[in-house]
Amino acid sequence: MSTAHGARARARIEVTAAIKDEARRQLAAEGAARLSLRAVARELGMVSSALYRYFPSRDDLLTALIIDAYDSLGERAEAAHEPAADPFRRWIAVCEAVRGWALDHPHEYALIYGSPVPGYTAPDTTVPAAARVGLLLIGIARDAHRGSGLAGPSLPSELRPEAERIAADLAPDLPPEAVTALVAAWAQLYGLVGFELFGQFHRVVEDREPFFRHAVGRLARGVGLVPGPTEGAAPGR
Amino acid sequence: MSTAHGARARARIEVTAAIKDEARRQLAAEGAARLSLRAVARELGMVSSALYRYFPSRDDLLTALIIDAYDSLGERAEAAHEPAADPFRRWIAVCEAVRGWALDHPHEYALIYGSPVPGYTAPDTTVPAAARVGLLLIGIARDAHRGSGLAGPSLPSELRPEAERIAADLAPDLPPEAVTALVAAWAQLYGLVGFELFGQFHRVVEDREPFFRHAVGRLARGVGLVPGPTEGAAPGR
DNA sequence: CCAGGGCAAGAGCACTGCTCTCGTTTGTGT
DNA sequence: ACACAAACGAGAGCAGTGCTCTTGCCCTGG
Repeated sequence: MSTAHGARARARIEVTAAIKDEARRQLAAEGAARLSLRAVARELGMVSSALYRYFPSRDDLLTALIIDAYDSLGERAEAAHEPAADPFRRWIAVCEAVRGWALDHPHEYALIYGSPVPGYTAPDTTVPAAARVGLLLIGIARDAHRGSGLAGPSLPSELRPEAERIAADLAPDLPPEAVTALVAAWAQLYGLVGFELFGQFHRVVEDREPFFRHAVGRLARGVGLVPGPTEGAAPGR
Repeated sequence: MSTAHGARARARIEVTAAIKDEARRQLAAEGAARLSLRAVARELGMVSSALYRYFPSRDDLLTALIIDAYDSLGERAEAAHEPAADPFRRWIAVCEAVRGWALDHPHEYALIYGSPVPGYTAPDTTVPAAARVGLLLIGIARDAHRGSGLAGPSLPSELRPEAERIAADLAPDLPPEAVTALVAAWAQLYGLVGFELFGQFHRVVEDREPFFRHAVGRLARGVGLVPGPTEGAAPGR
């Protein structure tokens, strides 16, 4: 039939979604470590054991939330992408999207970029979702390289083989200098976001948005991206 | 007596240290979230309630471990300092000390720089210990500034007031450009360390030591530090 | 239509952090 | 030297946790 084994399957999907929603709510309120299966079930008016029909363990629930979080972040970053704009501006936009998402979902950010939950190792299922932002940044660098080229800093000889390996893996069409700088910038971006989010900037950096914008702009320059003619501190030509 | 009110006090100190040691052992084995007061007590051959005579709550135990971790990191960084060397080399040394400590104590690193334990907010007691590495980096920048000066990147006008405020707070004798770059580099350093430690570099960066050295070298340049005459592959500009 | 499988419920196990009470030990002021 | 108070370890107990197992209900596919 059209609803072949549909009624049941649909109910299952709906309950699964309801569980994840409630879990996310508790995540935002309490944090990952205090996420309680029983509390989720209680709030949903079911008994805790019934929940195990949908998620075989607490860790599986966490995995689902992690993938959703990566995807949510990836979507937000991709939405801010604007492939028409110049690469420098796109880089800033993506970085700001990452920061904005992190500020909006601090506990989910902590879930994916904070300390790993002990005893829990993320399955490979999470990899594609986790890679989205990185791929976006690589794409921006690639466009810039196709355009005006990418001026990477010279590499010390001890790093050259590894840089070439990384570049071959990630973006064979880009110079190893740029890919290395890109990977470093990628990590450093999350250093900036994490410090703001986890309170390390408390009483140090107060007006954080311009600080962040400036910092990721310098990150972009480190990769070889240069601000467009209408941008940057230099007066318009 | 010579041991005035000593016997008891000394026993207290010893038991407190034993508790922290065992807690640290469990931290390394299981992670902060799985740190169990009962398990610590069990391993020490005492009953769980007795442990509350030494730490009024699990959070207080965590706080003690956090302060110890900050101090341990700070000591290691300070030990690597070598005030005689030139600032660029000292910067690299401190950064590598931070990374080395993090690799040696991943769970303690996660405790202080990873996602905050939910429901737990670090008391102000932790601040001085937490500031040690930052102060070290500021000191290096100061020495460099006293020497050959610090060439900071120009700041956008939107950031200037905040940059001046930060500089006035942290290092009034340094140019705001340099202090801003320093704070950003400080955060970015922990982005690099965290990504390596938390597995984000898995199958991306393999030969991590030269990668890290190169990245923190570029961080140093961003602050205005330049490699000494015997250092750096790039011809100084 | 009715057997079989998905489902919720409940009891139960081994944990957790934390509190309270109970004697005992220990240090100190008089 | 002695009594008093503070500090201490042990144990029971409370409320909560993740997870398992068994029991039945009810919906659905053949």
